[in-house]
Amino acid sequence: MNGTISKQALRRLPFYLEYLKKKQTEGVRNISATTVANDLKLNEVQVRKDLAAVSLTGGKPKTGYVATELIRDLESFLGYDNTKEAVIAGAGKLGQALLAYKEFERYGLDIVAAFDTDESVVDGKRVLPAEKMSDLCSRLKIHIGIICVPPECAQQVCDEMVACGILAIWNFTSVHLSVPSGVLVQYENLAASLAVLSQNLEFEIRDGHIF
Amino acid sequence: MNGTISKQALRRLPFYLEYLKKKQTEGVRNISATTVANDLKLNEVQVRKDLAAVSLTGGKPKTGYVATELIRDLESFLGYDNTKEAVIAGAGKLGQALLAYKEFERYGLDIVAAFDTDESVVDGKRVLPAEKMSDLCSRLKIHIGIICVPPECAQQVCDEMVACGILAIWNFTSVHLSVPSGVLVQYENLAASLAVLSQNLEFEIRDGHIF
DNA sequence: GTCAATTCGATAAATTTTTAACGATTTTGC
DNA sequence: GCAAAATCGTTAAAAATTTATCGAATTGAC
Repeated sequence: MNGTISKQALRRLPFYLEYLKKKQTEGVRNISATTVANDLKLNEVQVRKDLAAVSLTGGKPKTGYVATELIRDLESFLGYDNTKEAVIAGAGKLGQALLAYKEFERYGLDIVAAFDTDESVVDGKRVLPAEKMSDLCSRLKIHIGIICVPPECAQQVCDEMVACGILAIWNFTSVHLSVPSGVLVQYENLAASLAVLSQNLEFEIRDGHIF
Repeated sequence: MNGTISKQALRRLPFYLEYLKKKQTEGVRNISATTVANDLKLNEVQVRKDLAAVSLTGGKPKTGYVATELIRDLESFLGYDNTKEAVIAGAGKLGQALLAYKEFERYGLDIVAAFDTDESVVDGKRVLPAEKMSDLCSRLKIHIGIICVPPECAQQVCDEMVACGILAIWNFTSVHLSVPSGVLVQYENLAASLAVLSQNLEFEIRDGHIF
């Protein structure tokens, strides 16, 4: 257990966790970094380092890690055992999908409310009028805001969030957001992912693995 | 114009594009890498290199790039002008959101159909029964598959896609997919993004920029 | 018990990505 | 025209990330 971890490594942790849980349901008790690496098609040393960074007990030569312990350590490191509250701005299709996304619960994220111009109900959760966002965030001391509004309003909504105490913003729009220092913006950019995907695809097709 | 570009840089391109288009609507004709970097809070050299890698004409000292040309080059490089067809497996909330996501059109992605156990209609697009996926993908020579099914079925759906000629898979589930070499999997992992977000948030709170 | 096989953890090398430094080029103002 | 300011593109350095190497520790077979 190291405490610090690279950003890239951090992104891999949820993968390990998912994998380990699956293995556990299959009855696996011990698991080595080697096995994880082979199954997930990752470099062995990379996996070993990643796991070493989060595991409290470490692994044992020849046997590897105890699955239950490693899962616990991963969940703890990722903060899945310590629920954080968030709000969503924008209850269009994407906002609704996130609002209804059951997995967030497992990841320690509780979406307490969504806001939009039109009130409605999604999956049993109420969508409140946008004007109420500031008040609710301040009162409940919400620190995470998720932005799913149309690009034109993104910056304005962002400013509102910052004003009422939000410290981290998960931005699902494609626009850049200006925030004061001390506020985090994490971009979830479908266009960027798609770009990587199609570029690689083209590469594969052209450079001849296929055809 | 270089042709090759790093994966990280590729992910930044859609950002530049979005930004440039916004600037253009504001009447900007020429724009420098310096300005882009300042506005997007990126390193100047990085932006300059990224743009140099895609721009055919290059920029001119003192004036920078011609906005229209740079936009065109970015779109061309990203393949937005050359539409690729894709199918979606799984028309739950997320699948529906993607199916209805208008922006994909601008990114050169055309989702021609979605498949699920229950037939339905989403946003004017038909959701077809899952059994028809293989046939349709083969006939239309679809190369991109988007997976939004529950994690338990992900691998099975993936295998089906591979079997009918899909070469690139955009995986919105949290499970690892095994594919033969020559098939690409791009993971879109909300859990991973969330992990990065909350880790950074915790960091900020603890290490005292805030409180 | 000893030996071979496996895995860990650490240190070192290689690669990739980001950032800095600098000369060359073009515009603007005089 | 000429000097100053701004920007480009290139080359070099720094930082981050990935991959390789190696000795030590543990298990299981003989």
